[in-house]
Amino acid sequence: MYNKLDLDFYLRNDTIQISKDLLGKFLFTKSKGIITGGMIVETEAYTGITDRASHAYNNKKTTRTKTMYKNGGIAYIYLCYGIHHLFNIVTNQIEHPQAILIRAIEPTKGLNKIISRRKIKSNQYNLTNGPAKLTKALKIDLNDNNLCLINSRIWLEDRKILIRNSNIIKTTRIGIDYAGEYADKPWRFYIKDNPWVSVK
DNA sequence: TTGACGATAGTCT
DNA sequence: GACTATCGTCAAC
Repeated sequence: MYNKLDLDFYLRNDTIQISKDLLGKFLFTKSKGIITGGMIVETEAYTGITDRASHAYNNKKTTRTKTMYKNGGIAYIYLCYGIHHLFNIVTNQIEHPQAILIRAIEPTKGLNKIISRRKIKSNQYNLTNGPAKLTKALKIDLNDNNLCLINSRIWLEDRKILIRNSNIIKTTRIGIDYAGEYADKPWRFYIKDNPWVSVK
């Protein structure tokens, strides 16, 4: 039996560190008895009220962003461009609105189901190499917002895969040009040479 | 109540 | 490389 990540993993206050720790961990969802998922290979940290790229910048609190202010260990999902669902993991403790965007996974479980959801004919690298692609592949949508990652249909596991620090690439986040100097922060992390990482 | 907009992806040129 | 699909959210009216 593999170890499901517990609450303490998410409640830490160093979201940058958690973003790195998430590389090599496994994300799964269950739908109608079918489990799909894979290894996380790319993440982005959104570090709270001082981060101009974050929805919670300047302590902004709305019906959408209130999820981020909750205790860590839950899912923050929102709609992007009216079409795409993006999956984030809330970190830190209550009233510390930080989150990590999962940008890409390497699919390992339920591959046939993933392929059929993505309407792709063969097993290709573009199945889950983007934040909206992986939510479609794992059937994550707005209904999963606020879901607890300890005891719901979405969870993470530690399968004892160690990603060495030297194999973690740190670079700038994607699609946040509006964020001023925060657009230059190296808060995107991915596994070096992994073919499932999203393309710039 | 309205309108502008986005932490993207797929298609077309 | 450019174009656009498409809708929940949010701030302003």
